[in-house]
Amino acid sequence: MDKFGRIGAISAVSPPTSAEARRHRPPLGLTRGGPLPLHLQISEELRRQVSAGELHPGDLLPSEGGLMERFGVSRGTIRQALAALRGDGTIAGSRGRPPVVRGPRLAQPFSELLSFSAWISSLGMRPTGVVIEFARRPADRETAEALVIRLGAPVHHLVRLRCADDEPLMIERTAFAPRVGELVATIDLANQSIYEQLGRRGIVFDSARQLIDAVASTSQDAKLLHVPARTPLLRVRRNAFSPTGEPLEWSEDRYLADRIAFTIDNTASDASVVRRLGREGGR
Amino acid sequence: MDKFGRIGAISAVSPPTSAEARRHRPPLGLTRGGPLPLHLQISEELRRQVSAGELHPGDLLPSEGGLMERFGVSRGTIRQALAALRGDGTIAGSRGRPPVVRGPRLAQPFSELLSFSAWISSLGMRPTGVVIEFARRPADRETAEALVIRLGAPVHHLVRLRCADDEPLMIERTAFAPRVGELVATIDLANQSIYEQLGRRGIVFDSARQLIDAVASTSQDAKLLHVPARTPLLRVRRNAFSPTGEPLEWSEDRYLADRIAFTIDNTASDASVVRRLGREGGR
DNA sequence: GACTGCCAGTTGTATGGACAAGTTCGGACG
DNA sequence: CGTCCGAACTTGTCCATACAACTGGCAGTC
Repeated sequence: MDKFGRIGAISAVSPPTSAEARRHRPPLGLTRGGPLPLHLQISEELRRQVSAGELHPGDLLPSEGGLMERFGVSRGTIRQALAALRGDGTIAGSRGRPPVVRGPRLAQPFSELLSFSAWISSLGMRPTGVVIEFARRPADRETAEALVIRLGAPVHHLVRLRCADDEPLMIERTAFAPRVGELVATIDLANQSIYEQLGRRGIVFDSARQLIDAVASTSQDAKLLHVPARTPLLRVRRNAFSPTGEPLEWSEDRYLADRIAFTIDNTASDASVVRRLGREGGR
Repeated sequence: MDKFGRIGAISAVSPPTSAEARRHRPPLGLTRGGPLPLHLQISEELRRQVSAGELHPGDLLPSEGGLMERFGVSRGTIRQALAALRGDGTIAGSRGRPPVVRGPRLAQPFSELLSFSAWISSLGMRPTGVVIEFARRPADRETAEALVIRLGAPVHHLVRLRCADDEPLMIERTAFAPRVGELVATIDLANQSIYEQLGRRGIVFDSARQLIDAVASTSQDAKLLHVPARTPLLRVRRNAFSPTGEPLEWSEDRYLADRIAFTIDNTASDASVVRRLGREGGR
């Protein structure tokens, strides 16, 4: 496109540069021009080495120069790969010092953080759900605010007891935005993932804001979860949005705190990785 | 504002290249060569515009070319700034289309997520702390594992009741790594931030892993927090590390769940923003 | 009118060069 | 022996360029 004359450069000699050599000899299993960009291939390879224990926490990564040689790419590409690892906290480092390995980060994909079914399945257990109630009721203040509708407007409410391998894990009380509620009413709620079904019907969940605190179980909670009343439960109130920012659902989940926890990994460089965690121990 | 020669125009005149022009006339309030890198100044400016409502969610950002002209920097620098905004979910976009504004993200700085004092101060309240106990005790299994020391090794333990404006908010039970514990013993623990003090002595907290669940208050908890026994509390177990991955502390905090909550903002594109939240309501 | 194909604009990827700023380490010097 | 200084190395920042891949709109065609 726009071609300025070479500015500072003197040498029009252009010797057989390293770039030339690179084109002929793709080093170390990288595929050039393939579907995966080079910087992704490199960051994946390094991430793999960390997960596989070939690189231990505290180890020093080779310098950028070293990685350039090893992978046969330019410094910019190496830095792009390292930036990705820095972004999710796999490595850390500062100016003048090679990057240090921090350790593997087990991030939970967004879909698993949103969908109980996907999460439980990924743990190798069988997710089930019992519909306690599904009805249209006028929105209370909290619901109306969350879904940005007027107070008292009819809203589809769903209460489900969610289990893993038939053992109760949490209670889910969800209010759907009108457009979504219409669709939910047509879905078999028994045990399949609502989000999966909605996705096939064009409802895309893109982001969510979750509020975590603790409450004591009510008598209904206690009965459903098979615990004494006033047992401490982990409460997660979730507001989920479409890609355009339209509110799609407002949900209050109550987890058995002795079975479930959340982890947050964060670093000074600002990346946070959140996971929902199950415990094998049980109660 | 910045007047470069029309680029498509024929002008092979060359000499006053854009680079040359840039050096003489820094456009739009950017300070070159200052302490803040250009890409940071740009991302901060754009972030500000989003927060201030000058750019609304759904708006399209100017193209990279447009931003280059507007800020008078090269494309690489613009892309570095945009990558930062993409990283925390402020903007999104894909190939071939200008970035779209997603909305402001109120991230809590890492220091505020770690330090009770810094957090409470940022809320405009006065943080205080009452030392309940400070002693060296042999490490139990959980502590030894978290700090990577052998079971039974002597460890400095600290129990504090933390208050905001003299109202109890949480109980903090911390075990320090040996090297850190020695230093903590020399600090006045009454009300200043331990982290600030340790920072001045060369102990840098760089990352943390936090585990969130809920427990019922013990009788000691209840007495200190002025609540009935078996009140549900939000429990956060925190393992904090130095930049080199060395464990520095292991802490179990118990928050009054009706005063404190955590929020998690996350998006399908994987960025998570975690905040600790205070509520004005109170109990 | 609907479809196709092309083209300009835009972002993603990759390279290369230059300088600034920080770390590390060893040797000279007191 | 300890301290200071500087050279070598390493990362951070910034620039310019080139090409590939994708989007959106316009013109031409059926």
